[in-house]
Amino acid sequence: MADQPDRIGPDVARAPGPSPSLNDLVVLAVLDEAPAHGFALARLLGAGSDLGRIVTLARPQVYRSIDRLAAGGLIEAVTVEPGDGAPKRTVYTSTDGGAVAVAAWLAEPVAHVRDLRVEFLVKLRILQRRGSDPAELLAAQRLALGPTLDQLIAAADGDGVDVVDRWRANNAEAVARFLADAG
Amino acid sequence: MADQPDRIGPDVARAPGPSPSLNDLVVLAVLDEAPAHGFALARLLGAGSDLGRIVTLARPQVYRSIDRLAAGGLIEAVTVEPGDGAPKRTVYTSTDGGAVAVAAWLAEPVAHVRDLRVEFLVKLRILQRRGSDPAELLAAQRLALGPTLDQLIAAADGDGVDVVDRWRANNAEAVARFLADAG
DNA sequence: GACACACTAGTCACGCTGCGACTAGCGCAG
DNA sequence: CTGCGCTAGTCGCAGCGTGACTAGTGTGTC
Repeated sequence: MADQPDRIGPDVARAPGPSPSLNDLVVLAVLDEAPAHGFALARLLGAGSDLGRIVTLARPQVYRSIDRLAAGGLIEAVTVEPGDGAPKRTVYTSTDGGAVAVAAWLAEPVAHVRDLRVEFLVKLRILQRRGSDPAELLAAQRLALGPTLDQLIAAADGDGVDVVDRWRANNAEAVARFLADAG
Repeated sequence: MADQPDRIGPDVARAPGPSPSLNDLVVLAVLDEAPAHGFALARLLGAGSDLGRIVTLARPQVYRSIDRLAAGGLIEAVTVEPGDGAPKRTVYTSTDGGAVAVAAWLAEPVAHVRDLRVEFLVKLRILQRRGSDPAELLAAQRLALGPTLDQLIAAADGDGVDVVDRWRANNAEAVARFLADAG
């Protein structure tokens, strides 16, 4: 028993961590477009801007995401230029690992209907910002959730259907139409 | 100066607090149906049950909601029966103030489209659990969000509409249909 | 020239949420 | 009588959202 790795093993130390949250991924994806500093990101993800219409991150969240991403090696500080008319301004950029993570994330469809509203839309928007074709993601998403949507729609047939099922069916129809029409 | 209340004043102690969160209101509403203890509430609001299909609260959340509600005077402990085959089991019930708060909450439509999915549905479900007629709430909700929904739908006319606007319009149509058909 | 104001940049503190893990009492099967 | 599983409730951690705070750097006004 002594020669067996007692617990988990030694190579867990460089584990990728508990997979970044949506907030982190959005920040990472935007940083992957171009290097930027926290305040600029916060402006871009604030209530007013095009990404902010889908997910909004307040300033403290942005800086915390930056800290986590930097700790995970997905981004790194580039310059700490004292810049003209600006106090500190630490600029970050995505590392190779970060770029890979973003590409993988953008290619993957979301797993649940409830994730379409924010996560899927934000992927579409980011692809659009990069000038990438969303066709593949859309196809993958249709494939991933098509059966689920059909089921939800079918569950609302007949009389005396539960309010929740009725709601979900209506919603599923709207989503299915969106996925069919988009692209 | 000694006879003056130094700080905020004596009548702030029973202030209503910063208005309960959705979690708290759901717990309060269920407690207002019948006295219960935390574990039973957690079972009722867990992943499997009818309310759990709309909002799910894990056990720690339930107990924290209970603490807040009790601190705010909206519920109170009734019995600490050592019960048969059960360790402690503190039973809570809603106070008069709690009942008033629940009634007010259930009567009021939600303010944003994004609140329909969870908050509005949960109100409908709770009304249903009580055997109350949802007609008034539905009417109020149509009145509150009808114009917004019309706007969202109208924003998707024409060509080259933004993905987000397209999504919202689809969604708004589904919601409008739900509100029209329900009840 | 002095002073208030606004903008950029980043940080702190507080409370809520979600999740996994923990204690502890009791009944029951082997 | 040991271990398993259920009931009941608690703890701790990390993430999220908000509001408020410091601290530089202009800019307009008297």
